[in-house]
Parts: sequence; C-alpha cells; structure tokens
Amino acid sequence: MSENVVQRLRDEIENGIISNDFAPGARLDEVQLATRFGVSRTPVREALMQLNAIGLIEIRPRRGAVVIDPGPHRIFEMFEVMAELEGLAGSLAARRFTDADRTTILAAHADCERSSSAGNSDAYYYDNERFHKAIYAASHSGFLAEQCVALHRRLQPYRRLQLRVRNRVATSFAEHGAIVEAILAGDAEQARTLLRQHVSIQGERFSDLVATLASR
Amino acid sequence: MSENVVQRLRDEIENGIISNDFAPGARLDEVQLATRFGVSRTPVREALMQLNAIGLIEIRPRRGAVVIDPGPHRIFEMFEVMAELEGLAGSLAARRFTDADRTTILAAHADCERSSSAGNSDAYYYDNERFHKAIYAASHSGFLAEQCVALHRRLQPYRRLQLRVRNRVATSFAEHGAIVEAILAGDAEQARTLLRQHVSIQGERFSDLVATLASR
DNA sequence: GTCAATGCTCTTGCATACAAGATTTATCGT
DNA sequence: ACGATAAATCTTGTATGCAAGAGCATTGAC
Repeated sequence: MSENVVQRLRDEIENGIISNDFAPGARLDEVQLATRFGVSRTPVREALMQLNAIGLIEIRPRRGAVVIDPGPHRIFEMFEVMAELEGLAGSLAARRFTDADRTTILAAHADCERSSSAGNSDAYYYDNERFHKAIYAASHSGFLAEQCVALHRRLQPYRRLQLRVRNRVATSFAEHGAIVEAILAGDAEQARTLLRQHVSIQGERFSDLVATLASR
Repeated sequence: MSENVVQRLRDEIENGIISNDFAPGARLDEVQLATRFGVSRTPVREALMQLNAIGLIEIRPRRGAVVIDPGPHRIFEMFEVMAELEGLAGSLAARRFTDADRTTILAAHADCERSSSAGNSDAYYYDNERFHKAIYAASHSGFLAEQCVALHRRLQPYRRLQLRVRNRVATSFAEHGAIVEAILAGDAEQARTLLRQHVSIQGERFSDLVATLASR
C-alpha cells in the first residue's frame, strides 16, 4: 500500500479519461483530484506526469493539465497503426501458436459467437477484447503484446462507438471466423491481411466514426 | 523556465540511459540526482515517474528506480515492431509524399552518401536518423511519426552497436538507395518490404547484436 | 567461528509550506 | 458605460519535513 497510491491514481484518472468521465479538453485540477481521492497534491502530480508521458493528457506550463482531444484525423491515424500492429501479431501468431494458444483463441471465439448471436453488443465488446488479447499472446512477442494492449486501451472509447453501428457486431464476428481459420492454418500472410482489414477503419466506417463523434 | 525543470530532468536522465551513462540495472538515487542537477527531490521524482510510464525504468515500491535491462530477446522484439512501423511509414510515404518531402528525403540521402563513402560511421549515424525521420514525415501520419521516433530513440544504443559491424554502413546505404527509389516511384508495397528488411535484425545480424551486447 | 536477531541508518512515499506566474475582479479614467 | 490597468486570488512549481519500510551492521548465542 505504499507506492500503490500513485499507481492507483494513475489508473483511476486513466479510466476516467477512457470512460469519458473526463472529457477531452477538460481541465484536471490538482487540488480537486487530491481532495476527491483523499490524498495530497504530490501523488496526484506524479500520476499526471505519467499520463502526460503516455500522451493521454497535456501539461501546459503553469496552466495545468487538460485531457488531450485527438481529432478524427488523429484517431484515424491511431487505428492505422493499430491495424498494422494487429496484422503483425496475427502473422506471428500463425507461425508460433501453441496448443494452449489454440485453446484460448477458440474459447474466446466461442464466447464471441455467444454474445454476437445474442445481440448483446456490450458483452461482445468484452469478448472481442479477450479474442484480440488471445492473438497478442499467441504472437509470443511480449513487447508487441504490450504495445497492442496499450493502443487498444487508448482506442477503447472509439471502438465502442463503432460497435453501435448497425450490423457491425455480426460483421465483426464473421471476420473473426476467417481470422481464426487463417491463424490455425498457419497462413501468416492471410492472417496479417485479414486482421489489418478487420481493425482499420476505411471508407464508410470512418464516416460513421466521425458522425458518431460529432453527435456526442 | 518553470515546468521545464522536470522536462529537462526527464531528457537528461533519458539521454543518460540511452548513452549508457546509466547502464541497465543501475539504481537511480533520488537525492543523488537531485544534488547533481541542483534541484530538490520533487522534480526528480516527477521525471522518474515519466520514465517509468514510458518503460525506460522500473520503480519498485520502497526500493527505488532502476534502469530496465531489456534482454537480447526483447530487443529483438522491439526491432520486429520497429520494422513493421517503418514499413508502414514507407508505404504511406510512397502514396502521400509531396515535393517538399521528396526534397528532404533526397537531401538526407545525399548526406548519407557523403558520410558513408567517407567511412565516418558516427556521422552516418546522424544522417541515417535524419533519413528515417524524413520518411516518417512523408508518411503524413503524425501519430505514426511520433511512435517511430520514440521507438527509434529507445533502440538508439543498439542501432549504434550494429553500425560498428564491418560493412554495415555500406550495406545500409545501399538499402537506402532502393528504398528511396521505391518511395519516389510510388511503389507502396515495395517500399514497405524494403524498409521492413532494412530495419529488422534477422539471422546473423541478430547474432552480431547478441555478441556485441555480451562484450559490453 | 558462524549464523541469526535486533537495532540503526538510509531511502522512499506522502504531506505541507512557500514562491511565482496566470487569471479574474475591481477600480479608475476617459 | 466601456475599457484598461492594477491588485488580489487562485493554481501551479519546487522545496522541505516527517513517517515508514528496507537494507545494513553490530552484537550475541550456539
């Protein structure tokens, strides 16, 4: 329970940003956060410095911290990179997966099927996350997995918006099927291509995102 | 000159780590750093929190901060991701480069030629960095460019070791030539493939890296 | 002589205090 | 009445102080 205070604050504030409790552009007042969490300003500042280093907030000298607002264009760029990393994870997974990896992937895929056919988009959201994390793990690249998890986390709110689009859940699940097939067949290039397409938000999916962002 | 103290400390310590002044595994004593830079412990701690968030150091509760030592395997993983990101940057650059981008890339390439044929591997190191940054910029993806620069920076010490290997500078420059050609020809897939190969450290280049690391 | 236990010291973690810049409000002048 | 300037207040940035835990040394026992 010692250093955990800063770590706890970091997670709490980060979650607050991701769950949109702290909206983009919002000011993060140090004393306010300190009293809210029942600590002094020091650990709050240390947590904010970490979020600043990650790129979630911006600290303007003498003017406080604000939640960064990545415009639609930058969000698109982030998905572009995410697609590339997922593609790499998929291709590595196809070459390196073990029996345990196969089991985990198939289990997550089965859960996705359940929540998808039940039409439960919230449940699908979590099962989808497990599915993708199973692929990261199967890539057997710790660094890649970390990068993917971090980016996935940052894109969480927008991913969530996307699933609200009509039929997106069903489409997503269908794509998962092909991805699983490619990976388990050991087809690295096919897995890479499919995952890249699955993750990237080209064409009308980008328009949908912009529209949903604007209406928020 | 206000918040810049923390930022300055962050950069100084980060540079110290990258230039191996603070070797992997070294303890970073707060008071020691504070007196060394003529400040109090508070900004030092805040800088350390940032480096911790980036993943350059590890802060063990009540036991201080140590420089992270990524073993050879993890370094390989980092190069693997770097290769993928550079490949993406190259493919985007091939599709999006402007006249100004072409000029910058060619200028950096010309500088590389100078330092390469002069056999000056230190100079080549810097020109090489400019060359790669020119490609990031030409990708016209701000987020991708940031990610590339950050990873490039973290891999700096190992990249530097690599250039010491016999003929690596000449080989590197030759690869640059083909990359420039592919990008300026607008051949996105070729640019991606060449850059990926250029950056990744497969086969004997990995052995060289491990050997050089061990002898350090 | 060696191992273990206890106490001391040193470092970290958090809080508070103080200083400096930014913002807001109030007052004065036109 | 509106705008500008100055003062007051609020917030951030840095230093210092205090408490608690981890490491180290010394001493005692077997």
